[in-house]
Amino acid sequence: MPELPEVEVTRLGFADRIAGARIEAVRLGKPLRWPLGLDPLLLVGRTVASVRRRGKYLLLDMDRGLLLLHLGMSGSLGFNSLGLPEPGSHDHFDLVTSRGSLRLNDPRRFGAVVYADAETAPEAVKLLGRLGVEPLSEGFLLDAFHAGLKRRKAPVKQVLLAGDVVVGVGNIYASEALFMAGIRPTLSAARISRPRAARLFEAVREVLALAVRKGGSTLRDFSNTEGQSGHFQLEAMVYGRQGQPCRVCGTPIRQIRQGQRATFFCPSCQKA
DNA sequence: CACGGATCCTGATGGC
DNA sequence: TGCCATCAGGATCCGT
Repeated sequence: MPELPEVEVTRLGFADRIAGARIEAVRLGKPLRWPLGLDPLLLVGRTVASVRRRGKYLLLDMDRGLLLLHLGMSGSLGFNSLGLPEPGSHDHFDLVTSRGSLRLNDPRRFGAVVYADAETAPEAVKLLGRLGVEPLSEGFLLDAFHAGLKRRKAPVKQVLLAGDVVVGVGNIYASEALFMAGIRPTLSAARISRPRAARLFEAVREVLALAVRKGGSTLRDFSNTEGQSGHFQLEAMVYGRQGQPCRVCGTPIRQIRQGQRATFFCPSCQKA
């Protein structure tokens, strides 16, 4: 479900409100993706200092140690200043603090909650160590991006999704960015010319930044920590529009499958 | 090492 | 209405 923009919008929704809070209780539901001995008693009494994002992970820094949260395909976080209703069957993690309660709801349970003593601890490095550069940071540079594409022979769509060149681009925004750049998703990343790499570089930044501004996409079930929906889907150029006319040239949008994932593109606007 | 495929889990949807 | 197959915004692991 959540790609970088949804995770960032989620973070913005509760980061300031939870900062400085003391953890008072933790409730665990069904096991998530990595049931690495998360000990609730270990967390109680600690203070949440800040909430950062790395790729699609949220990092809750505490006065000692940090929690890594991932929303997987179907996860969402809610923050309630007053308290929490009885947990439903998909509420798998509650963090009750002095300033309010954070709740993770995740029907498919591909998400994760992992504790690490430090960002350099093995549990954190295992999850964060191979992540690529942040696309909305000043560290995202065209030279390195193009070099990263050059050394990958796989289709550019799958290289974007892999997250080791640049993080945060999920299935929706990969199709959208490639449309914006006029590049066929099946094209080998290594064969992308410098000018086209530059267009893709800008497209990735623009599509993600726009989605953050718009409050995230809601092609299915995204809602922010206030329970409000985003409205990126109103702006999708290709995603989910197979058979419908391209918004630029009118040619029917085509859907293909790459690595078990749906890809959408305009056969006329996007050249190999 | 890079790549393609299978896999974890549950819910929604569409065909018969 | 029931049943079954397919698909879903992610990421890891395994075999080649």
